[in-house]
Amino acid sequence: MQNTRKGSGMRIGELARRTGVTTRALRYYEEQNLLTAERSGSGQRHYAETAVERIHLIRQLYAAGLSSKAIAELTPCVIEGRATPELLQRLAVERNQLDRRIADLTHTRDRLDSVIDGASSNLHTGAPCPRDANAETRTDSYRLAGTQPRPEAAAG
Amino acid sequence: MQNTRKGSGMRIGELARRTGVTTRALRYYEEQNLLTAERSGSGQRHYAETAVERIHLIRQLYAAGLSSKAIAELTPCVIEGRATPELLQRLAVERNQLDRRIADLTHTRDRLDSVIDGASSNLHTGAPCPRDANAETRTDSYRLAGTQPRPEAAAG
DNA sequence: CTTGCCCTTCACGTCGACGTCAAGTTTTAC
DNA sequence: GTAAAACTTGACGTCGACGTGAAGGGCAAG
Repeated sequence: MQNTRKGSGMRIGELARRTGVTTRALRYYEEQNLLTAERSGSGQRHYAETAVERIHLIRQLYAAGLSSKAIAELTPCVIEGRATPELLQRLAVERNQLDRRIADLTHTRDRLDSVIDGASSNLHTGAPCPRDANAETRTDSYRLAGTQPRPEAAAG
Repeated sequence: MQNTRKGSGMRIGELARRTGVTTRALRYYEEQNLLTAERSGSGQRHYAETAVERIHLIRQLYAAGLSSKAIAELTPCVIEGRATPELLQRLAVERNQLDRRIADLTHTRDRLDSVIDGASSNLHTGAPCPRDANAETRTDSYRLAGTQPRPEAAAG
C-alpha cells in the first residue's frame, strides 16, 4: 500500500492546504490533544496521510457541537477503535444530544417554511400585514419546539 | 382576549421566570433590538403577555444558528408579518443554511451510530481493537459528509 | 424610617476556537 | 551563498452571548 510519495510525511502547510484548515488551527488541535505529529530533528511537524481524514473527522465533530475536550476524549474510540464501556456511554450521550438538536432544528426549519409561505402569499395578495382577522390562529403557531433554556417555573 | 390579570404588564423578573432566561439576557435582547418594553415612570420595564412567546422564538432562532443581528432584522417579518421581498430572500437563505446544517448533522449522527455499533460489537466479542485485518474497510467509512471548511485546494 | 427585594445603568470578565503579529530558525530556490 | 518561503514558539486580540459585580433608585411591609 501507500504508493503516494510522501517521504517522511507532509509538513503543516501541505496538510493545511489539503484539509482547508489553517496552520494555526492545526497547531491548536495538537495543543488540545486532538492530533499528534512526528517531529523532525529541527522540530518541524510531519504528518502521515491518515491525518487528512482525521482532520475531517475533527471538523465534523466540532460541527456536531462537541467541544475540543469531548473530541479529545472520544477520538481514541472513533479513530483507533479503542472502546471502553465508559467511552461508549459518552458516545451515546453525544449522539442523543445531537439527535435532539437535529429535531429542534428541523422544527425551526419547518417553522421558517410556514413563515415564508405565509409572508410570500401575503406579498402576492398585496396584504402588508396578515394580522387582519385570524391573528389568534397564528399566535398558536408561534410555539415551535423544545429549546427552552431552563423550564424551572412555568406554571404559577 | 387577554383574560390573564396583568395590570400594566409583568416586570422583567417575572418574564425571566416564565421564560427561563436571565434578566441580563432580556436586557441584552432589548439592547440588540430583539425586544421592546413599555417603561413605567421610574424607568422599569413592563412587558405584555406576547413577550413570552417572543422570547421563545428568539431562543429558537439563536439555537438555529442565527446571530442577534440576523434575528433583529428578521423578527419584524416573522412576528408582525411585515415582509418585504428582501426579507423573504434573507429568510430563504437562512432556511437553506439551516437545511444544510441539518443534513450534515444527520450524517454525523449516522456516523456516530455506526461507530457505536462497531465498537459495542467489539466489546461483545472481546476484541479490544478492531484493526485486526480489515482496517482498510474501515478507513473508507471515515469520510462522513460535507462540512469541509474551505475547499480551496484539494486536488494536487 | 428602615429592611429587603427588585429594578436601573455602566462596565469589565468569561469562554472557545481560533486570528494575528512578532521574532527567530529551517528548508527551498536560484 | 543569499534571499524567500515555510516553519517554530509565544503571546495578545477577537467575537458573540451573555455573567458578574458595583452603585444607586423605587416600593410594599413592619
